[in-house]
Amino acid sequence: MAKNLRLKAARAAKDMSQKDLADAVGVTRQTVNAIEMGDYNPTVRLCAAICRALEKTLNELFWEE
Amino acid sequence: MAKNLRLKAARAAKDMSQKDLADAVGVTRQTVNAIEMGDYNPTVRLCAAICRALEKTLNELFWEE
DNA sequence: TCATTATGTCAAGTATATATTACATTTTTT
DNA sequence: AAAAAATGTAATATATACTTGACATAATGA
Repeated sequence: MAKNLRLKAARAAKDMSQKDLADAVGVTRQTVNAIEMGDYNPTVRLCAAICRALEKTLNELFWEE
Repeated sequence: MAKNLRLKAARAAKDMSQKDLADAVGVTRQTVNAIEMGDYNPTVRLCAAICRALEKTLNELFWEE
C-alpha cells in the first residue's frame, strides 16, 4: 500500500505527534504509524475516529478516486 | 452499532442482492449482511470496494457527522 | 553538546474481521 | 400454493488488525 500523506499532513496541521493522535483515538503509536506508512488496512471506525480528531472526513483522508 | 440503511438503499438502487455485492467485492454474503445489520466494523479497504461497486463514496455510505 | 521527543521498525501476543457450513424464515417468482 | 431466491443468524475456524515491549535513529530544544 502507499503511504497516507493526507493523514500525515492533517496531523501536522493540528501540530500533533503520532502519539498525540494515537492517544486521542485510543490506539497505540505503532498503529498510527503503520496507517501513515501504508502498512495496513484499518477498520472504518478507527478511520472515522482519526478523521474526527483531525476535523476531516473519510473522503478527505481515506478515499481514493 | 446501528444498521447501515444507506448501504442497503444503495444496493437496492443497483438491484443487487447481498450475494451479488459480496461477489463483486470478494467477500461472503454473511460479511455483507453483518455490515448492513451493523454487527461489525469492516476494514476501510472493504468499505471502499463496496463504495466503488455501488458508485458511492466513503462519506456517502460510511461517514456519520 | 546533551537530553528529550518523534519516528520507523520488529517480534510475539491478543482481539476481532472475515470465511465456512449450516439452518430457519421471509420475500419473490412461477 | 409451491418453488426458488434472499435474508438473518449461529458455531467454529483462519487471517489480520491492533497491542505490548523493545531498540535504533532522526529531529528539536535546553
